[in-house]
Amino acid sequence: MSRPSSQHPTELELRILKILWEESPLPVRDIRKRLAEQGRDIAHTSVITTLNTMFEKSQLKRKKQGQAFLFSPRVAREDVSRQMLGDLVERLFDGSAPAVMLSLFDCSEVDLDDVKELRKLINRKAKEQQ
Amino acid sequence: MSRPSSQHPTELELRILKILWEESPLPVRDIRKRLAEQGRDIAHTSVITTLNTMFEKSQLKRKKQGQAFLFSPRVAREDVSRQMLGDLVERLFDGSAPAVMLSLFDCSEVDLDDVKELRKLINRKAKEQQ
DNA sequence: GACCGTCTTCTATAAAACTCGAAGACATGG
DNA sequence: CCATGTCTTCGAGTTTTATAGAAGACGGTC
Repeated sequence: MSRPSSQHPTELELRILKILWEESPLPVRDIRKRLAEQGRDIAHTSVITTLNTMFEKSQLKRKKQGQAFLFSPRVAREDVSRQMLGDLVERLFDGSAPAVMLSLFDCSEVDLDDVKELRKLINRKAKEQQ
Repeated sequence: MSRPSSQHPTELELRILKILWEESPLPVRDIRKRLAEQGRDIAHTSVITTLNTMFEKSQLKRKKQGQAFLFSPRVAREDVSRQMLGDLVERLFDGSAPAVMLSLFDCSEVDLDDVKELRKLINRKAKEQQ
């Protein structure tokens, strides 16, 4: 047998999705430009190839305008986030939210505003559970 | 250019690491058995091949016992967690801890004990920041 | 009509991840 | 001493991801 295909977007696919979540629809040329601005300067045709596979995977929509295609996301940012995080939480933290939180404090900058915000979110969640 | 190698352990590598984080050192046979119990029933030699590449990547240690090898993790669970979560947070949530928390509530079961625990962690963090 | 720029599709290469069988080493029991 | 079982190393095949050049279509311009 072979390698099982991942259901999550790859690193490059995610970059493209993030670009399109910010603004869409966009033509290939613009997407390429934004990738280049991020330091990912690849050939025009490489971008097309990737966009087409993403289209085939139903991650993107496209419509023709003149001779060119315009691309938009077909998947919502929240859905992808939930899925990717959920998978990581399951696979790495065995589903434990507190374990995630601990690691989160450790790996990312959490400033005072963030702490306040987090407390608010937890209190809201606590109320929901009553 | 070609495909860049990923920093993080792959899906299969992570499974193996988790097995060895729970108990190590273990011989190939036992690792294979645990993988099979998880539904990943692959050939003995496939397990060996993977273990060897992990050894070469310095993810694992090994020592010979008789003719067989015994494998142990060389990387700590906390380090891998921090790195993988950190990367996801950066790439998907633009470094925002609250955004992660929101998605976390959405994607994983968070029960009452978890909420209490989370509140405790937040309060501790808040004190640290004073 | 010939030329040029832009867009696509198609084909191809290379590395990583995943998988496994053939073959060889080594011990043990008969 | 040889058969059997267990362990390894080595080579090899497949899929996915990433990358890009060649070739063709199309529209405008001189």
